[in-house]
Amino acid sequence: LGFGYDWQRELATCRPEYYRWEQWFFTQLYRKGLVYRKLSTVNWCPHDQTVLANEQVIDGCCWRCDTRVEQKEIPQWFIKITDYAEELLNDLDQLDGWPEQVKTMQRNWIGRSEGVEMDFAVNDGEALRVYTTRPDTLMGVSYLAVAAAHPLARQAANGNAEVATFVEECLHAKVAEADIATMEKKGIFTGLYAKHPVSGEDVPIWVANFVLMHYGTGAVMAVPAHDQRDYEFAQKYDLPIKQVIAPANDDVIDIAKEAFTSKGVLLNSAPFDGLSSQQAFDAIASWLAERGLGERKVNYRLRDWGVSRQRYWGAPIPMINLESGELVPALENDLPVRLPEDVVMDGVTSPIKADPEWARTSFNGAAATRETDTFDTFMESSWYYARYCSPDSNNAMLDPAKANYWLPVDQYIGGIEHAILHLLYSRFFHKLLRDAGLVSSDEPFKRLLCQGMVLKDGSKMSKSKGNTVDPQELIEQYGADTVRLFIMFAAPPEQSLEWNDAGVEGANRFLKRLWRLVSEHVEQGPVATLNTALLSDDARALRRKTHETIAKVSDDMSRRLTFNTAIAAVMELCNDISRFEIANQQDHAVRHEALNSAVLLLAPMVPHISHSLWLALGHESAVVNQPWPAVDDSALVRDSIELVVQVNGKVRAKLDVPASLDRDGIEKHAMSAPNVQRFLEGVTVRKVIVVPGKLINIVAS
RNA sequence: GCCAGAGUGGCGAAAUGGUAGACGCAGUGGAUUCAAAAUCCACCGGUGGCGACACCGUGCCGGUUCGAGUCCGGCCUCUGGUACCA
Repeated sequence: LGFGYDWQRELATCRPEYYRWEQWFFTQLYRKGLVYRKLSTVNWCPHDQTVLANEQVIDGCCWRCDTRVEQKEIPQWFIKITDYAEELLNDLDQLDGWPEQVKTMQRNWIGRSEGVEMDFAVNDGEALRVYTTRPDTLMGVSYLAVAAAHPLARQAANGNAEVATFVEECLHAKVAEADIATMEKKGIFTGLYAKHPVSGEDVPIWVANFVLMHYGTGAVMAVPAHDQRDYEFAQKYDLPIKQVIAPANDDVIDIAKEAFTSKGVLLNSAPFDGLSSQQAFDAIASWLAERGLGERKVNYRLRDWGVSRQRYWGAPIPMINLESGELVPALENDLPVRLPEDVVMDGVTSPIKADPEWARTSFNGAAATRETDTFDTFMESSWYYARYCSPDSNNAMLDPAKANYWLPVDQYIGGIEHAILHLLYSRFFHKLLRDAGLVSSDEPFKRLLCQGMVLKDGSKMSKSKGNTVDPQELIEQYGADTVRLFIMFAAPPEQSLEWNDAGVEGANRFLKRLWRLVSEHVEQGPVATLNTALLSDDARALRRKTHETIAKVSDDMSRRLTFNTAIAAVMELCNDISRFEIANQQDHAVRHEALNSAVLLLAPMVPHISHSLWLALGHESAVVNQPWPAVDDSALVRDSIELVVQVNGKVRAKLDVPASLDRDGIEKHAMSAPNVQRFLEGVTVRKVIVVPGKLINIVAS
């Protein structure tokens, strides 16, 4: 296809020379306190005795053996991305070259919220801490709900078989967010009560399957009157619904029908009655803080990055278990911890887990075992762009001088499916690299283009689906330039595209036509010097088209990145060139300029044919070394324009008028057109809108 | 469910609040040719009309505006993401 890669910078993230630095960096993060281990839930196939990815769970069953998938808690490694949540959120504002939609998705994913954390005293004097973004609704609490994994739920399960069954059921619910969000909302009363911090009333404590242990404190206060989910739960289990917020305006609401979730004015909330939601937020937060019962809290939806995978294909996590039970990072001279390649695959269990010999090692002379989990492959894709700057560096992860010479990346291109995970992990990793002194920038990618996906038979074209198309056949049949032109002409890059080679003939036809135009032109001999004072009207029109095309293509290629419209513009120019008749030397010179421009503008898209045509047009040096063509503003001037005349917004005439015509002249001209007069008969003109150089709209009734 | 997009001729698409369908594919008619390929010319959203032209038309319903494919509100459908596909 004629791509120009610098193969000297080639790297593969599966090679030890690459992943050793990732392992090294992980040990540095561990020493900085940015890495920790905790229990976390995975999908578990009891038949295959293996962990499954979310994608490998089909309708709740193992994709391999169709066994019902269970959930299992295992210890896993995490990196504290939440320590960087605020910065990851704020720095989005400096990414001017990123699509707004991607920044919005990242903001929502990080999910910063301001609220209050507060304690409800439980019977035995302990405190149950909840997080809420609506402390103004505190007096409307009718129950508390805790996650199944919450200590209080486990405590309640101890003495109550029914609760125990429910908790057990919840702990074995699916792990994917889409499943959790769509499942039936269920709960059970624990038999425990908490004391309302203001009223002192007893509030029942429930276990609910929709409360997430990893968000906030794993416990929420439920206010059915002002939260739709709490409302539905309360109706289902016949819990009280107490209105404490009224609309601030005259809106009439009906709490018997649905929750009122907007902010408003407090009622039934002594001593806070009459305050606005915002005032009540402050007053209640202060009231709780003064009594040591709670405080304001910023919370994030973002969770720490779990990097453990129980798979073979990955970089081994460089941690070591000592016999004492202590976990320590591998020492630098122990790196890389290599993934063995002479292994027997049984297709289910990771060979480094199956072979106890692999894990056996020593630490400071004492016997020890290695971690057999490997890294999430997002780790590798989070910093490869930086490694390109010094791919052969053997004594450091990055050569900071080289890294800072190139970084940040000027233009990053990737599929929209990476809008959140890959792009957020890379941004996070870059900040970690910065804080380790390896790079000096805050962000890895200045400009971002999210290409749409190429679809085949209605679904994403991908290696794993096996529905990819090899362009080689088309290249052999038509040549690389035709294939390049066809692909770029099909749609703008941000749009998804159903692959179909029906239009490839057209791209080939256009290039052949361009070849013919240049050949016929060159056959007519030497070109005179262009003298713009001597041009005919037709020649001036072609010259204007040439420079309009240069302006349009320049903008399309550099700012809009819409290569399809850039190509269409050059096609239009070529259509004009072939219609243009040569009557004299100056016509010939104008056509020469037009063809030169067309070839220069197309060169980035069809480099091979452009190279040949450029030489054929009589130039000494290669087109690849030519500067981009410049617009001659004087060529853009028009003597006359086409004026669109509307009556009440409908086009009634198109008139050729002198470009210099003033507003009065335009109005007169427009009014006098026969078809316009027809529509003005019997009505009065109320208003006339003139868009200079373009359009006039006569408003009449 | 939630977050972010998309929906325009037979098809890929264009229109950066101002002429809806540029450019191309497919198709139809014609020229050229012994014939074909290639090439060139014309037509090519729907309805009515000989025509000039008129009316309708950008997923659906409403709104803002002199003017809406474009902006706003509410829906429908599809796509991506939803933390172990990457």
